Amino acid sequence: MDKPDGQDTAASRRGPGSEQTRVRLLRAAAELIAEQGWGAVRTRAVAERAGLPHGAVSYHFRGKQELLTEAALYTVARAVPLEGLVGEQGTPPDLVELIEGWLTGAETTDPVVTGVGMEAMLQAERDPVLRRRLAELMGRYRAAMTDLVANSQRRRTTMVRTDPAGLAALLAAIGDGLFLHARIDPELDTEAAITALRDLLTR
Amino acid sequence: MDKPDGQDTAASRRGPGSEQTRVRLLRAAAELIAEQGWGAVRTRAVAERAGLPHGAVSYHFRGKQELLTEAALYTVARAVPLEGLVGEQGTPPDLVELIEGWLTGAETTDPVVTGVGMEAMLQAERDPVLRRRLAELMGRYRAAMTDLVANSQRRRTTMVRTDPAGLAALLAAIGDGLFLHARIDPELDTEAAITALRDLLTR
Amino acid sequence: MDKPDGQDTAASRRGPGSEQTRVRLLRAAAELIAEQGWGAVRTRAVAERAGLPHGAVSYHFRGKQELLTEAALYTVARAVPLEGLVGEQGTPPDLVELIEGWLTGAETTDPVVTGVGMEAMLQAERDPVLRRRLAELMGRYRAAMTDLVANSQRRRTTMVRTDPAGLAALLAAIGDGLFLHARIDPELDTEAAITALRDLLTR
Amino acid sequence: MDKPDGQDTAASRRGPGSEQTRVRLLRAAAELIAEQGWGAVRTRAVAERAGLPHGAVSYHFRGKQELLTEAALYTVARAVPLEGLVGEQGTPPDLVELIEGWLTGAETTDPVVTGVGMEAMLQAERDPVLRRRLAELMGRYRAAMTDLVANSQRRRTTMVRTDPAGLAALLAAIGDGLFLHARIDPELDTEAAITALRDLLTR
DNA sequence: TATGAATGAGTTTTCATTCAT
DNA sequence: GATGAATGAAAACTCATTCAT
Repeated sequence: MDKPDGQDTAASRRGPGSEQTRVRLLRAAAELIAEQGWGAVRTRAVAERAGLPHGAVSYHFRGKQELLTEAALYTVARAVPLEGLVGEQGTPPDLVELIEGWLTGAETTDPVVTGVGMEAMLQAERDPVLRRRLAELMGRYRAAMTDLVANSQRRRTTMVRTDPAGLAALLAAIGDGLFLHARIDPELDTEAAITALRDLLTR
Repeated sequence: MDKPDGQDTAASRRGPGSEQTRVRLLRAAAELIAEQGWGAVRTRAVAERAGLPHGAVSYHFRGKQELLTEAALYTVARAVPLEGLVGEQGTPPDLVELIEGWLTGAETTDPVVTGVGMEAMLQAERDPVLRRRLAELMGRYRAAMTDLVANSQRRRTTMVRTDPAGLAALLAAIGDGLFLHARIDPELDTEAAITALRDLLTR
Repeated sequence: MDKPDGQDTAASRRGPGSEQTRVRLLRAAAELIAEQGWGAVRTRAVAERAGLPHGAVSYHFRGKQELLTEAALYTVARAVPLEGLVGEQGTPPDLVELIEGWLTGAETTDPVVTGVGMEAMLQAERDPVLRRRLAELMGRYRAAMTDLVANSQRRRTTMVRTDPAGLAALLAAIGDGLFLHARIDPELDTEAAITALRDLLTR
Repeated sequence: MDKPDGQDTAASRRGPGSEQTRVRLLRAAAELIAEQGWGAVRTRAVAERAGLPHGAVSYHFRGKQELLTEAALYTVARAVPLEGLVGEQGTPPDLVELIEGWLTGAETTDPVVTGVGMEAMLQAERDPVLRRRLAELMGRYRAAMTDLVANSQRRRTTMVRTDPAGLAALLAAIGDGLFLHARIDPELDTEAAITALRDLLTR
């Protein structure tokens, strides 16, 4: 909603008919998923949050389920740093720094993104479409992470000698696990956990 | 929950008033939370699953929220291995083995337990009572884990030198993160991730 | 609603929980089917007509379709004079008189009964359950009529010599056809048509 | 409806504005009335069935009611054999043969025609315009039939001596009654009923 | 004490109609 | 002229809670 969209005005001038309206609904839905929980989202509230009439929801989506699924995937897909991880191959990024950056970055710690992500992962159990698309996203993410780990192992002798895929899976899991726990227990010292992770990885 | 279970037979004869009935509702509710998601549980379905009349729900609980919260805490509390971790201090348990046992144990991988646990953690954001009690449980669990880590560091030189509390938080998070990811992506090789964790911890 | 139900008070004292409530809904629904047409009946209007809260409808019936189907069958079944046709075998009823009585009787010309009957027959095309039950009712009715025709042919030589089943089908169809046409065209002289039928049958 | 169809090609090129388009909507609507029932027809479905944009409906008709009424009258009017009945006065058609032909003819047994006819007759109760126009159609039809009966009586001595108007009303009713019953009960032997009718009429 | 019928607020969904383009 | 996106009123249905028995 407040993403850098300078040329929004042009699109919004075209009226709510365009893709714009759809995206506004997706964003509103994502916010509410994060705030209220998947099962507590009301289509009426989504429309209100988006500043649109109620009928817009059923006009743009086949139903509540499609709205929520699309909203979740839209949100998660934009936040998964697929390219960032393997991006600048020239100077091989330091694995530890990259992970730290990821665990503390603005995008990944955005409560909407993490909230929607968690909710979607739970919901995926009951929604085959969501599950497949989330699994695909997650698989691509783990693959990128695996490449990164393998790279680090090849170039830097300091890296732990272990199966890259296994370590990638572990690292990916750590992120979500930490977010999950930090949500509940404010006493949890995320920094200390990250420090411990660095210690494990570097020595 | 902590009533003496000795005269269960006498109490259960008395019908829905007995503690037995309450527990049956809690278990049925937990199953449904795991299966359908927190927000999709219907009180009528809980009563049916428990084989009890619908009225029993409102007779035993003030409302749906109380039923779900109690059910979640009842389930999670029984599964958190508070004692097991620090249990037999005589022969110091190997940290790695213990964690592996925890990650693969029947109790912790029970889909009802993990499902309810995840759902409860998300729900805790909106339910102060649930949050407080979950945070307390989690805190005690991390404390036990911290003790264990400290112990291991003191006795065994092979252990990584890092802040015990941070490492404990990390290890606790890994469990939930892995469960979360494994639920969605069947291709995720949990074994490989655990192996990687062992490699990190032992070397 | 105004059928002879003297002992209604006893049943109504038992509160709306009993069968009474269900029947009130069925009767209200039948009235509305006849008045507004099958597809225009609103569950809310049924509840209002029955003097019951809206929730009563979904409490007693699985949905609108079940309510309407049950209402139609309840109404039609009570009006089909199955026994009356072959009833008093002692004095063989005169076929012509019987049919005339049927075509002009209070029960068969009740606008609710005829209206619901027509609507149900059209709706039956799209509702297999309704169709089967209506067909069964109609079959039994034609069978009774066939018996009657056969009887008349055996005892009274004045009767037309033709296949009893075919004549029965024809006579049954005449009733509904006449009602259908009379509904629309007030100029249609039903009496004259009945007279013509009598002439056909007796000579 | 009665525009000269000669320059159809020119008109149809002009798109939805042409008479052609209107007729396509009427036919699509009639099909849907027969298939789904009067009250279940959706304007969007009519447009789809006609292969036209949704806006075409409101462009050509004031609203749904007008569309349905026009469609019903368009369909019924084309099928009522007004001229056929009295057509070739030279060789007086045999009443029995004519009725048999009508009861089994392709036009009159077309499911769309019969379906729309029945639906319209029921709907006429609530739609004065429809009622008036249907009644008029029906009256003209009965008049033609009355003429035919009178003719037959005058020329052929075999004809039953009864009021021509009454018999005409009866015969008209028989058709719709038989169609109505045959729709529901596949066991109904329409042929036998027609045979019985012939027996009644000829002897 | 224990039950389940009853209630009605709240939710999703449908869809005819409007109207800007 | 023609279109189809937009709207919102109205519908069916769900379901937690209440309460008489």
